[in-house]
Amino acid sequence: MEQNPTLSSLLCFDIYSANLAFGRLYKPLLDPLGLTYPQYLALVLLWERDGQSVSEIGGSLGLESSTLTPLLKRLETAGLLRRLRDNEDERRVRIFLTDQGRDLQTKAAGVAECVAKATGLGADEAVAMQTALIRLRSALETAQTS
Amino acid sequence: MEQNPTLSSLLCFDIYSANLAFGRLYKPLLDPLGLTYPQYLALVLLWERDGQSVSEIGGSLGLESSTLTPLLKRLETAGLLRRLRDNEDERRVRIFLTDQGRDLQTKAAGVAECVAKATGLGADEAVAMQTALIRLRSALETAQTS
DNA sequence: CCAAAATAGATTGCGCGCGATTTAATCGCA
DNA sequence: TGCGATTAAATCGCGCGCAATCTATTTTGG
Repeated sequence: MEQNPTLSSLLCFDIYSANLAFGRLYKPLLDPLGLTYPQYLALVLLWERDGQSVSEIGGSLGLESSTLTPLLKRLETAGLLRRLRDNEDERRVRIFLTDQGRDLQTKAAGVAECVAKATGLGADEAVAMQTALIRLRSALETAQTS
Repeated sequence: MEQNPTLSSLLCFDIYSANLAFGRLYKPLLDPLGLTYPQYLALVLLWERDGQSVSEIGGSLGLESSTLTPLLKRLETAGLLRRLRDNEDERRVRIFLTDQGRDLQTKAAGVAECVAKATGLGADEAVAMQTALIRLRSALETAQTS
């Protein structure tokens, strides 16, 4: 029925590969800021809305606490944020940016723009691709559950 | 000039996220075969052409020897392949599938098909997306070098 | 022919990313 | 009210993925 797949026939490999390429592109841009690529993504989220709980951040990034807790602890050690137990619910830990963490947004201002330029895509093309990717992700997650 | 980016405005995040979703989808399919997702990708390549050197595999997958050597050693320990020094050039190590490694292709036959189905994309849509992703990867790698 | 440069892999240390498990707090329901 | 179930984080072990470094082999120029 189905022929044995080749690597280049696999959509997943193109995603895998593009993801590694983004990581490699970000590295020299984020190194001067002392950030890794996943740390940057977490900060982008916190710059949008401060004081989120670990699981809220995990929900947005699609990461488990087993990944996030150490990542956030490293950002805390770096002085960019503080991790405080929620008084309303002592199970939760809320993440608050420090002044230094907020200031970093200014220093990181050029990064996203630089990456956007490197994609070689126009704004409309990028949006079209994002729409397709979001649908793809959604389909994969649905299939995974069932 | 540029507004501070949001997470959902970042194309890289959609790629990052789709990549994680693929990994999660593959896991229950590959666990019974005793394979991880990157190991599966390496095997797909070897099923296409046996006897490749570590750097040839690395070139195709976009991985360094520091990633591949341990991965291939694990597959060797699992009895799926052998790593043999090339007599023509003793610096090179060539990878040869064992009978067990070749047999695994049959057992893994359904995996790619199942994943392809889970994407919810028609063959033509998948190809269009792959084309766009290959162009994207290429643009990112060009930007990275310069 | 031989020493310096280049190349192929391997090793090390670090940061993800996850499943499995643990601990602590809250919820639900009798 | 109280006790079992649920939820939130944290911890642990493992496998990537990489930069930096090391070793061994081959290539190149003098």
